[in-house]
Amino acid sequence: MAGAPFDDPLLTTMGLFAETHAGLAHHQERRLEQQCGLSLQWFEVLLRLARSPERRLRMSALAAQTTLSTSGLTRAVDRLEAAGLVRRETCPSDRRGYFAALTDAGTERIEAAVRLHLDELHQLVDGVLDADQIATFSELLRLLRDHVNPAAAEASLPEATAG
Amino acid sequence: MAGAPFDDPLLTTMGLFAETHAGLAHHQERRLEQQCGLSLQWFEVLLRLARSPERRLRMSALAAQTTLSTSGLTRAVDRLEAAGLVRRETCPSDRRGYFAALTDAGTERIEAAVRLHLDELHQLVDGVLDADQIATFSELLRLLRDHVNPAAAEASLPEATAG
DNA sequence: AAAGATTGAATAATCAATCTTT
DNA sequence: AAAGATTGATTATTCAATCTTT
Repeated sequence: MAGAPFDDPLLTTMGLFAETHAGLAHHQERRLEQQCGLSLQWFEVLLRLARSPERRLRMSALAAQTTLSTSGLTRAVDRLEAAGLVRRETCPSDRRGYFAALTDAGTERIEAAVRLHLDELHQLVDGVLDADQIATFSELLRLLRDHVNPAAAEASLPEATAG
Repeated sequence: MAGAPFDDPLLTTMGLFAETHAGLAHHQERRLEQQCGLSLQWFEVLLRLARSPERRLRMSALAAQTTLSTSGLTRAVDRLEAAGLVRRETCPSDRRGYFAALTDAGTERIEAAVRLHLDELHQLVDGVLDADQIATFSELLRLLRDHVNPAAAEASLPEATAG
């Protein structure tokens, strides 16, 4: 084992990052599925739409803001449309493009889900990190995010949460 | 939009967390694939084995330390075995169980991959966070990880990186 | 009967190719 | 010809059921 830097602190940090993400995602997924009938995938897509102007977004923009490829998003929106939570709308200014738009049912569903999700999240985090630590964590994440995921960084600029 | 707490800071923080993870994973995946012919999945499995006593681990333990289910791990190890990087070994004390053990080829492969991976990681992170920030980030991650992924926390206890 | 691991069936993700519009 | 979006083919993941060992 001599020679391989398996104990580099940065490697450990990234391992922690992956484990934390996995644990958090699992936790959230279970709760969302049980209490709201939403997968984490659907939750993320619906939340993006809910936070967008007119509650709609171009397919490509939505794909860029999620972990899905454009084809993956096409399929996801197919399913969301079949479930009545999202509707495709044509784009008048560019007939190549489509908007994915939240329906009223989709709006209700995501708002209820966000409330439950936030309750869970606060129960989970508030006992572990205090407000200062959360703020610090958020700052560090933003620095990293801006570097490794500039597409997401740009997408969040016009939003109220960018400050 | 009045009523739904879409701008709760904790929600924003978790969004940042997901975006950072996605960006980092994408980045690492591309590089590992191109330079080492390893998927992130394989990299994680091989790294776990490399850091384990005798470079082997029970199937169920390995599954618990990755994002895979036990059946998912079975399939992954099938592929790793076909590629000659991992070998299954019977467990003398419990014939129900199997070890997944790193082969010599697997050991060489993961050591080379870790070196390249770390170079990339340092290039990526060192310009963004300083040593203190990385340490802080690591501490906060560990607090969260211990809470949301206790299985991973326990698994890391006997290792040198736990301090 | 419970635990470790594997297998079959169903679902979903991606890449490359395709179609329409610009 | 390039961009937005979709579709087909391939691959991989999970849940539930199964098999072996304890």
